[in-house]
Amino acid sequence: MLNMVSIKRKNNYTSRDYVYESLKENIISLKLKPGTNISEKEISELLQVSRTPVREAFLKLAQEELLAIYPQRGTFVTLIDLQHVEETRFIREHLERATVREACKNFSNESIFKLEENLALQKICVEEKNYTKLFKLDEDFHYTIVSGCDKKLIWSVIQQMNNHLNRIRILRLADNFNWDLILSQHENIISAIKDKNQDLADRVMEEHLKELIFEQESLKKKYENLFK
Amino acid sequence: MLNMVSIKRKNNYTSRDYVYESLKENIISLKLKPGTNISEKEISELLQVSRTPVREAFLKLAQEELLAIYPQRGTFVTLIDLQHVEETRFIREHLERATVREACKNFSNESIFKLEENLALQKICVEEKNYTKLFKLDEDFHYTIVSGCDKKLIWSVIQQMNNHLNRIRILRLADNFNWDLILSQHENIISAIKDKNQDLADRVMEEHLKELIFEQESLKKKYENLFK
DNA sequence: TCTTATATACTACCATGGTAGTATGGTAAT
DNA sequence: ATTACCATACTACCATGGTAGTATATAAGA
Repeated sequence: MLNMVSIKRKNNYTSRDYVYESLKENIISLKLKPGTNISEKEISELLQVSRTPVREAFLKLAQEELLAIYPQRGTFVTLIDLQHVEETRFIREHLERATVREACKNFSNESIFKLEENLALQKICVEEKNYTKLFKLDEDFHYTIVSGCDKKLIWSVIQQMNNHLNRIRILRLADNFNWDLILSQHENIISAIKDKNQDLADRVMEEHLKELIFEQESLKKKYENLFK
Repeated sequence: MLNMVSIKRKNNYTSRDYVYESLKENIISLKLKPGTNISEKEISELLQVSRTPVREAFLKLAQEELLAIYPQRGTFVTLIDLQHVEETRFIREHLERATVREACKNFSNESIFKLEENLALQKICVEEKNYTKLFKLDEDFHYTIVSGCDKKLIWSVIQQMNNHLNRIRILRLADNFNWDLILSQHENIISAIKDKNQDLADRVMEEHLKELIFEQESLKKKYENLFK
């Protein structure tokens, strides 16, 4: 029996989107454990839709490497691949460093204001120890920089890959993060953008995204069966 | 009536793959012009498969932004979006610059040999003016660098986006490229890797991938109806 | 006990019919 | 001539039954 949590189906969702979002949510939150065997039929009965939209959602998730489909054999939640995770981080680092350089050249006051507003909220969340909201604000912070440079494609690339990286973030407890350090980095990024100091912005962003390098081996030892 | 060229169906292809490859080939080569309206039924009859695999191929191509699906209205080959093309180039530039730096740190002799072998073939192709093969070799050259650094994910990101960029390359005649310059850049990249000179490799790669900036406005004026 | 054969219960893949929603062309009213 | 309406012909979306291929458990044979 699958340990799945069902999400609310929004009105404007197609069946396909509903299945996709449900599965993604459960996979990333590790409620569906890496290695789990699922089938079209099983999910279609669970979510009360036909097999066609389930199949289509499977294909999309397979492209994001959250599922592996073996024809005539079965479909499995992929194991976490540390090589893959590090490559994701590498890509994120270099795309965001290049983007923040662009931001130093040309960034609207409106966007800068959004960043400062966001940072203020982050400080409140740290005091309140509201780590879930902090995660969300952190995402928004980075999104504001990328979208402020009109780099929509970069964000969609990052988003698609992040699904994979986020499974590891879940394994670490929220309080394992050094949020004070992260916030001061955010602060430095803002001031570098305001000063149009490309080299500094690049360096801070580099350091900042290096924080995503986890104590991989210890995690792997602790949760051995979840890893490739 | 659609101006589609049918490709050979390989034995191990599923129907879905067959439809996907056929459509991709025709879209990138511009035999299916941007803006063309196609339907599940039409393609399924043309390629002699049912509507299900056609639909699944549509979804994949929609994710790559080669098709746009409007429910209950129709499916269309996307117009070429110059903003999107430039962003693709931007991503490629920064990922490959970061990768070639890695190559300078740690690259096998075997991979270096592959690069030199490839370059030798490129020179032959220039003499023979075999531009189709040259395109292919150019792809291989870059792939050798990326895969030599074990960056499989980076290559799949580049490949997926390149589909879009390549539609523009088709619009330019092959002999518009300054192949002599491109080959000398390849040569410089190899020697920089051999010398483990990261900064030089980075700089040459930057210059090299800036070559993909096209005379966009003139192209847009010439083929106005293909662009967004 | 171990190997081999076979029945059975799965799987994802594909074909096809029905459904709701959208575009379009013709007709009637103004 | 213009507008409003409606029938018709599309569309992609979804449901469902059938197919070939795979894994597994049981039984027959060595």
